Amino acid sequence: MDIHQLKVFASVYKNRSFSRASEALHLTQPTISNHIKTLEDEFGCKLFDRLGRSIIPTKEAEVLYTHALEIITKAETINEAIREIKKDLTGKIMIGASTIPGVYLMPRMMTEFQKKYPEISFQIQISDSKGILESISKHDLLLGIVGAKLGNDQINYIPFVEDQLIVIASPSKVKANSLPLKGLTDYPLVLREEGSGTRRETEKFLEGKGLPPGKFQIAGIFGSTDAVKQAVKAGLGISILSKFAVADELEHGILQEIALTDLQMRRRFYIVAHKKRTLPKAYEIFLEHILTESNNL
Amino acid sequence: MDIHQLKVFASVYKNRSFSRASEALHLTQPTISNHIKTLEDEFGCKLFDRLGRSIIPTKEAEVLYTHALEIITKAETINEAIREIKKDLTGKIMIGASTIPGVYLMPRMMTEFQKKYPEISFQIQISDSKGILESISKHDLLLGIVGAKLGNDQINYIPFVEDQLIVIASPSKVKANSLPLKGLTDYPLVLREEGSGTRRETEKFLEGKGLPPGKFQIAGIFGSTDAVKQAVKAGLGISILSKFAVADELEHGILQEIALTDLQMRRRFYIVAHKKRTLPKAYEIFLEHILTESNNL
DNA sequence: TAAAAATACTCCATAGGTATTTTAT
DNA sequence: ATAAAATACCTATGGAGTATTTTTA
Repeated sequence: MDIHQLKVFASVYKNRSFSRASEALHLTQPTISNHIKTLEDEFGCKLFDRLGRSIIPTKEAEVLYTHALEIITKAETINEAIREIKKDLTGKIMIGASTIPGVYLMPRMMTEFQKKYPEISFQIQISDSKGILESISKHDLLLGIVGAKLGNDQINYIPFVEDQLIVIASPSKVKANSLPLKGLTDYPLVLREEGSGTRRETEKFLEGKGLPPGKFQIAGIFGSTDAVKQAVKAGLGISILSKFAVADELEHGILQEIALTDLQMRRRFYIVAHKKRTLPKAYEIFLEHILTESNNL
Repeated sequence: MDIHQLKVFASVYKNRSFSRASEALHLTQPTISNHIKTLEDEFGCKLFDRLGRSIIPTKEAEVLYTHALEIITKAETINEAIREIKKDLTGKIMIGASTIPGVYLMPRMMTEFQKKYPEISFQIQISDSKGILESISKHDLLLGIVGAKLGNDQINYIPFVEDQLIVIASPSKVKANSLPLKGLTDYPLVLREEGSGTRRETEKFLEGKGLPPGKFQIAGIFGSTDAVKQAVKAGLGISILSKFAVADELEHGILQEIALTDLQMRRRFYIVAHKKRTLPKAYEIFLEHILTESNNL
């Protein structure tokens, strides 16, 4: 018994005729005869009494008919349901992100998106790049944003926005708004703790110029970007932070950028996903959304 | 999409593995791969992300799974339902019967049967043989009992009980309990009206012996068998009736049989059904029942 | 005689298989 | 190195067709 045979049966039942069913289904009459015979053999009972010129369904056929209709409609429901889910724009999007994109980029990009697709909710998991990539490898996560390419040929790295680490200071404490790298050593430095991505990136750039943080006077070490910002505002010293983290403060003149004349500390964020995983539609359009948003940045 | 493919899909989904599904279904792994591919092509979406050694169902697969389960169980329900109806012993049995079997035979045979199958009810349509055969030809009726073979090669005539037309009289009026046919003319005769099956049968027998009813003194004509019986009991005259119609009266000595020494008026009843119609189970066992009952008569 | 289903056959798609390759663990 | 899925290829069943026969209205 398969669905097609049930459709043939149902048509014969409704039409009270093999040949009319064959026309309705665009099949030939012998084909119909065959299918009915197959069903009769399978169920071990006659379904129609053939009276030469007309047919009459048996009691078994009456029972089968009601059930057959249910299966047929249910089968059609499946196609509908698949079509629905393929364009489904509801549910929760889980994204793993390292601090800067998670705290300073995502919220901005989400607001616009949520206006367009209010039925999609978000959960941003802040974690370091390594952890995010592991989660994706283990399929605990479908999408992530990281600040470092850590290999793994199963991961798709999609170039995202470019970040810049910039030197910031309190406007009241530092008058210069552009200096060579060496000039920074005149000021006490406020830093994130070791293990922070920003700290590691910063050190990498400074060491590349032969100026590890040890050469600076360390005024304080804080466990969060916000704490560092507060310390700089209070005049404890200068610091080096992502421009995304201080965009608001720069705009309002609460903090001031000291442009380096001899160093650009740029890095790129990547959207990461497992190469072999299929993204639900909601993820796909969000991915599209943030990629176009990032171009308008 | 057919049911078998959905079963394959469901097994893969549950087992989270093509090869384990192949074992569970006693198929080979490439066969499973093929079916999944077919479904994926049909729905236009991936159902499982292949990660080399393991697989993960997509969102589409999750949706499909719940629907697939419903179809699979419904398909099994069909087989169950057909099995049920094939041995279904409920509902109403409609039988067309001519007067004698309908009034004097059926009630007796039904009581025993109803004890065994209390969920089967009856409706007996009393009608003449011609009408019953027409109803069966038109498929308004599945089963009948008639007292005459009226041809029609689409009708199955199953020999049923043999009836005997016997001469009856009031014991107080007639002393002889056996007479030659001629001896009957000494007594006034009570008859059914023309058109009655019993009347027609009786005339046929008497005319065969060169003794049409006209040779008798007609004491009365009544429109029912019971009226004739009452008339005979009252001593109005003798009559000729089916032995089934007077069985009780003979047993209790209310009426008396006058055996004819030179004529046996026998006829056979037939159970009739359309050759091409399938009888529901309830009809079948009732048919069986009355055929064995008739042997114990 | 005509309309409907059954029968006999042919053809081709596909479900199933075996053998092998690819891929990730 | 191994387990799992994909791929390539073969076979046979059965779905669909055409042509014809049977049957009853």
